[in-house]
Parts: sequence; structure tokens; C-alpha cells
Amino acid sequence: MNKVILVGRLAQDPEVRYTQSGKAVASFSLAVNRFGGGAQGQNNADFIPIVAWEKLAETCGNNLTKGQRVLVEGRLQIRSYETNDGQKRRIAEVVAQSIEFLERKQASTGDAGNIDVNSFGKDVFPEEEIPF
Amino acid sequence: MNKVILVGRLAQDPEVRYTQSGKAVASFSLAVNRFGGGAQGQNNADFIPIVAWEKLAETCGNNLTKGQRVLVEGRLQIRSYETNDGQKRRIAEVVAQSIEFLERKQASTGDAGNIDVNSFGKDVFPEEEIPF
Amino acid sequence: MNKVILVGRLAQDPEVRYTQSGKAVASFSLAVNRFGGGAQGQNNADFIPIVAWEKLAETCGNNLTKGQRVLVEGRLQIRSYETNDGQKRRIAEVVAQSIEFLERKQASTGDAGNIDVNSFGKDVFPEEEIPF
Amino acid sequence: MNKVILVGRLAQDPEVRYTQSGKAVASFSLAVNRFGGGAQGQNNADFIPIVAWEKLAETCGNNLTKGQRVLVEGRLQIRSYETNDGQKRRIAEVVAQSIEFLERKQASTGDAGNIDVNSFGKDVFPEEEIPF
DNA sequence: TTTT
DNA sequence: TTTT
Repeated sequence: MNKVILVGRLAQDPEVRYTQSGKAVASFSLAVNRFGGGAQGQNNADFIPIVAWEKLAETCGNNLTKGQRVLVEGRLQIRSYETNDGQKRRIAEVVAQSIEFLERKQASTGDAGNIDVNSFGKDVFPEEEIPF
Repeated sequence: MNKVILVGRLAQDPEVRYTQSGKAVASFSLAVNRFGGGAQGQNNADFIPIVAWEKLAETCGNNLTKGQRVLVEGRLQIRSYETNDGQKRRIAEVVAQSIEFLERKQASTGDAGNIDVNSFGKDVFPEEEIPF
Repeated sequence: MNKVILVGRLAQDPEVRYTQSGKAVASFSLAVNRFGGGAQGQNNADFIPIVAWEKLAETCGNNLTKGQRVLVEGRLQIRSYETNDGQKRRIAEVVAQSIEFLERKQASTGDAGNIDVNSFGKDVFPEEEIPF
Repeated sequence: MNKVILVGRLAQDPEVRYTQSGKAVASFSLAVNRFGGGAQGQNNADFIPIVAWEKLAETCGNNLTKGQRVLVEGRLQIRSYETNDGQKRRIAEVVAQSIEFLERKQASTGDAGNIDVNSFGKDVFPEEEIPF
């Protein structure tokens, strides 16, 4: 069991990239407030990296924008990578299995009349690297 | 909502430290298998940093040992810190709210006859730094 | 581990009652859509009984109304009771531990300017009966 | 979001039945202790009805026995049915999406050498009735 | 680096 | 109806 459930707002628009084999990968940072979003100041949030793969990645790219509130269900993954100067680092991120839209996309961003309020993804343990 | 539920084995004995004000903090790494712990090789695990505070920290120190299987419920926190040479880093860790013991402590590690199989903690958002 | 996490809408205003010892108990039914709340018809929901105790019960009574969307975290409990004609029955209900308000109370139901968007409760295993 | 996560012991061997179209359905009752399984007496458990469908149902039938400890992830469903004398009743049950075996099958129940310790299922919202 |  |  490796289960993560988060409710928060996108801190940025999702970025969608493609692996060499053509798989879509969306990534964004989710601002998860620690104390209910009250008046406790602007720093009371965890900014949690989210990645989504394939069909779910494309749903994110097409339907999510900065500021939108979502529920993310996924698993917590520790990924190793090397910095440009050769240091080994570890990064934690949540690999989304499903994303529930708790708000519609902002009207200003374009039409959003008919999107599904839920979109389900598959759990993936991809062999491929996340492209940078 | 910021909820994490993990089942895994302690990759090491918990380390218990104390903050300047005397609060106990336990930390350990939890090995969470990705594919059900079968024969897929030894590398298929995420090693997830866990911290526990106060009474739950002491319960960890007294009752958990390397290799023991537990269920951890907590929240995912991103913490900023500085390296010795002044670089800013961010680390993700799970702040445990409760830990359920799925196995008794190894007999070889000492007496463990009558411990509770569950121990519950409170969610904490401590002001204090985790001591290193 | 006995954990339930639901996102849905109140199917009715909460009813707040008091036990003989004066503990508040709120109860309501939560409509949880099965397929993302799309156009699949009105019958695709589970109506799940929720109960909340004490301070959380009062928060429910004061801040929640029919139709409002909430996230409920709790545990699943099977309770035995007797019908008026002496039959034994079992009912399942979710005992709320925390409720996150995903929407503000309807303006028409009264002022809702400044309520907290989160309200946290304690897990309770009360000895007392839920009053009818 | 309709998510249930339970850790408990099978109160009985699973019963596997088949729908008219041939789908397997397993059902059993899961005893979920309220206070950590300590010495608080024998009545401190919720007996929660679990159902599993298709491949997961067969895995249950083949690998689970009374008394075995498992982790069940699923959704909470309210199902309507009629009693033999025509009364309408509602029953709550957890439709399992995945089951993690926290213990191997009892040796006395037969060979259990090489079973997977995890088995994953799909979320189903079947049109068909659960056979009685 | 950041959301409301 | 029940598990350890």
C-alpha cells in the first residue's frame, strides 16, 4: 500500500512533455494548504510535485490551469536523478492515479462547458525517464 | 486533505532526537515495495523518510526495529533546509499521525511480549526544526 | 486501520441531536456520485449515512446545508439497533473524524462570510447511543 | 472520491458465487478491530461485508481463509434489496478494488508456498445482481 | 519558483 | 453469524 490523497490548487499550469517513445507526461506543483486556507499567511502550504502519465497526462494538459482546485489520488515515489554537475539527488513526487476536478477551468482560459469532472488514470511504474 | 497511507518495512532502526524545547522526534526510512514484495528484485522499493513527534516518536523508539512491517498514516510535507555549504534544498517526508504495527518486534532484539499492536499519534505542525 | 474518505454533497440539512449526557451528534446523508457527477442520470449515487460527534457535530449544524459539497474523512462503523417491532438490524455509517468544506454555505441560507473552510474533529468511539 | 481502506481479519472463509453471466463474486466479512486488537474484549470489532468481483474474486477464493489478516482497498456501496417477505432493505458493503495479503494462508489449510503477497483488482460497478 |  |  502506497496511497496519497491530496486536495489543493495548481501552483502553475501543467507542463506536458513526451518521452522518447512518445508517452505523455504532465507535471505540476500542487499547493496544499496546511490549515484550511484561512488567514494564517501565505506560506502555510506544501508545494508538492505531481506527475501524471499517458491519457491522464493529456487530460491534465487540456483541462487544468493554475489556481484550479483538484483532488489527486496517487502514490508517493522517490526518484533519483543527477544534477548538471553530476551530483546525485533524490526527489519525491506523487504519481497521480486519478484526478478529480473540484472546480471547472476558469472561463477566461477558454470554453469549459462540457469537460468531465472526473478523469481516471492507471497506476504506472514506467521504465522510462521523465523528460526535462 | 493531505493524507498518506503506507505499508512497508523499516529500512533502519528509528533514530530519536530531541528539539531544544525537549520534544522527541523519531525518524526512519520506510521501504515500500512497488509490486507486492514478490521476486522482482531488490530494487523495487521506494525508501520514504518518516518523522514522528512527541509521544508517537517515543513509541517508535521503544517498539520499532529495522525490518519490522508497519502501516504509517500521515501527511506529506516538503521541508526546506540548507546544506553545510549553504545550498538550499527541499526534502519531502511523511509526518506520521499514527503507526499500526503489523508485526511484533523481533524477539532477538529484546523482549517484546506485550506491546500494543497499535499506537496513535496526533497530527502536528511543529514550529520547531527537526534536529540533525 | 479503518479509514473512509468521501467527496459528495449533503442530501439533506444535518440534524443535530443530544445524548442524555449532553453530547452533540449530527447526522446527515451524503450523496457520493459513482461516475464523476456527469450526465449519467440522477440515480448514480450512493447515499451514505454520516454521523459526527461533539464539536464537529456543532460545526456541521452551524455550517453545512443540503446540497453543499464536502470531503468527509472517518471510519466505517456497523451499529446494531432494534426496530420498533423488536427486530434486530445492523446499519453501516461513517463516523466523521474531519470534514473539509469544498464550498461555502449557500448565501440564501444566511451569512457565510468568514467560516473556516476546514474543521477538524476527533475520532470517537462513544459508549452512548445515537438518539433517535 | 469514495475510498475505503481497512486492515482486519477474515471472519469466515470467502464464498465465491457466479452471476448468471458467469462473473465470479466473492464475499466475506472482515473483522476490523477498533482498538488495536488488544485485550479489550471480544466485541470490539466492526464486521464489515466485503465483495470482490471477477479475477480478484477468484484470487480471494483461492488464497484467503478465515482468520487471515488482509488490507482491503475499495469503495463503500449502498445496495438495495428485498427480503423474502417483500420488505425493502439497504445494505452497505465495501467493493474491493485491491487486497493486500498481510499474512500467508495457514499452512494447515493446504499448500501456500508461492502465492503472491499482493493481488490487484479493478474497480467495478457491475450491472448485475450479487447472487444469493 | 509557486495556489486561494 | 463471526476474526486475533
